[in-house]
Amino acid sequence: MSVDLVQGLNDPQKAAVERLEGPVLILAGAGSGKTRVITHRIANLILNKRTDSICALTFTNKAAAEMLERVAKLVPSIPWNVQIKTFHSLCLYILRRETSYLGMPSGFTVYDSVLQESLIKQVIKDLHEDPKQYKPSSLTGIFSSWKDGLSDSDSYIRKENFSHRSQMISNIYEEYEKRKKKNQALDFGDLIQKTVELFKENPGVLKSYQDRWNYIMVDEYQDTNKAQYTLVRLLSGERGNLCVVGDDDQSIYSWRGADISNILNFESDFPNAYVVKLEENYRSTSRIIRAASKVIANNSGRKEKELFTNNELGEPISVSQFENETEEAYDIVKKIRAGSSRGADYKDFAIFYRTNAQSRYFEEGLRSSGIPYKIFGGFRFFDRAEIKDMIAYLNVIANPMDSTSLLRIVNTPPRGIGEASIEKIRTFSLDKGISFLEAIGHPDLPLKKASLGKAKELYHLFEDLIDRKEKGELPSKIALEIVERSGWVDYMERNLHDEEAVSRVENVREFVNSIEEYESREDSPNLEEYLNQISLLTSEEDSAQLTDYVHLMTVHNAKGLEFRTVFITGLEEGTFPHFMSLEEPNGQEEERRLFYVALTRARQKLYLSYSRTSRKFGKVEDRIPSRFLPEIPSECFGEEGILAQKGVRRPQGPPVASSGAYKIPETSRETRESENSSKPLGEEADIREGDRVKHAQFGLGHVISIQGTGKNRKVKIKFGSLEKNFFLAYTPLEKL
DNA sequence: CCTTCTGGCATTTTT
DNA sequence: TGCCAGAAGG
Repeated sequence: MSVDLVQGLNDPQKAAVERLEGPVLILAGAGSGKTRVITHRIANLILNKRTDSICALTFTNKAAAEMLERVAKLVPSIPWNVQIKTFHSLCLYILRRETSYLGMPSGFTVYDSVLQESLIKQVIKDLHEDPKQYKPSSLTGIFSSWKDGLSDSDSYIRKENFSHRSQMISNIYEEYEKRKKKNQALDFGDLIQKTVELFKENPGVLKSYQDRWNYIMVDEYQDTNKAQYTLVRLLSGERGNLCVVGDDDQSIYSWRGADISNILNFESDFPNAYVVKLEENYRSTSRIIRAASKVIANNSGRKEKELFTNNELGEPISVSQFENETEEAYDIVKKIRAGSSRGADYKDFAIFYRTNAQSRYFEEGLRSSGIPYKIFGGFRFFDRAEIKDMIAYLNVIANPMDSTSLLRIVNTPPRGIGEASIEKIRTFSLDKGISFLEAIGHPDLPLKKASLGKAKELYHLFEDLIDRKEKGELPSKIALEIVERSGWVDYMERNLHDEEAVSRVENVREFVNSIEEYESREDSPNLEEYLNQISLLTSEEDSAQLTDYVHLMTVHNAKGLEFRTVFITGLEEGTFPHFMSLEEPNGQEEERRLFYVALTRARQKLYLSYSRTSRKFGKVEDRIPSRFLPEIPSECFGEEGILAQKGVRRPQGPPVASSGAYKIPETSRETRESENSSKPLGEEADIREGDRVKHAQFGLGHVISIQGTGKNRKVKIKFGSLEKNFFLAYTPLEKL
């Protein structure tokens, strides 16, 4: 055993890195050096076991990329057969090689949720069902959950007692599957499910993959669903060299089919499993670790373990109550500004919230103070409509049977094939049993002259592009051809001659660049391969890490990350824990795990906050503090925190407003006082353009202009994107 | 084909 | 309240 690989590791970490044979369960607490252990273990297999028979599976491209990068630093070179992939990309890789089983060419298309939904929408229409009763968006969810759970629609009907509705949902499912197959497409759920099916039905094929990868590793095992679990079991087979890494306390995706019992039952699944617990945290102060440990201890049915750290005690955790979200945001902005003036980088700060809708307040606060920020998990490059359009064009060229993609762009940009014509073409293609593309080229297509001509024109465009592709023209050339000949640029320039159009054109150019980049990095670039790659690559690789931004994200998005200073906001009953989660069977425990994840992201300083009231669907509602707050032991808080802690003791009690029983922590008292003390500045006030002011309702803003004299003297103030006029004589304002 | 209006809806979202 | 999809109207 080379000394290098275990140097600097603690005992359990070493044990995990050195135990190479048989089933291994690594219970890796938050911040316990999990990635380090996985990568060193892989390196150990390569260098000392001298094997390249390794397959490591992750959930995200980001995790896979990071793992690959870190293994690459430990070994001279990564052998070809060592695969570090996401579940989906592994399955895609396998299915592309097993086309005879699938009954599809290897160039099949992978449908993202948008195309999936579009196809479901068509099916509902064609079955003459009401899309309001059967919402395509919820059906995509149902269908995915069937696939994730490896259950077919039959068992669903049985479970639902053959109600008319479930019968119909099942019909829609059958038809969806049929059409998808005709389109030569698979959805995300299929990738895993079909691979499992392939393995189950073809022992010989399974054996070949088992022999190819003798050592299987799985990251974030607590997030595996039934399909993934089955896949992993099949792959590891009799050999049983399966090493799974995870933390049951960080299982926060049950609503996406993740089954926490996969990790809880590992030892009974594999009676000879070797279990390692990584309990030493290297990330956070001991106050933070104590808080997190105490909170999570309230969950039942956990794997027994307790996080500890040798780090210093650290600063007290701060808890603050505010009147509303705007105040909460304002206070956070104030703290970030103070931190920044003491030399902290903006990227050291992260603001977490439970739901996306909450981000608004923090955005506004940060924007009005000119603090750079970035929202993570929002829109991604490949989600943009214009990019999806381009991909749809390419999908059709790579796979002419893909009618769903063609449908998306048949009139994008508008080319005179209106809704009525589209319906005619669709019906025609269904009747004749041909693809949408064949239909628009068909001599008998029943369309009016004008639209018929347009349809033919489009058909010839595709004919030509498919021909070019077959002659081996580079994907980027084909993409450029689409941009020029589809009339897309003309359309952009003609219609939206504003910055919106400019940015769209830029995005498309960027897209073409990304294809060229792909071409320069591959030996034999081809369109199908490129499309397959991007079909699974949705997350924006965070080049932003290097940039100095305050990070805004949901707690779900925060998993796996760490920040020096973390703000956990909106800690109110109904928001965190979220009321909808509490209706789920083990909802409260999952929300608690989510809170645990949030707590353990912080390295040095943790700010917890909640509001006395909050706005929900436009109405202001009284709120009570989260039930999770009193679960944090009081010694984790400083002076102010202990006050808050007292106040928070009885979370099930009446709302703060009516009882008055809760003491208000120091910070928020300040805020309230300053708010109460803001009086009208008066008509003679010394105020001028550019001054920063604060308004009780609208928060921070700056003066854009001043008009009038005497009692009519008015100021125009800009709060974020909002502009308001106020009479100086009457409006309470505070000059900052 | 584009704009405007209306009603329903409103966690979390690794691929 | 604020967004989005689908309908209606120009």
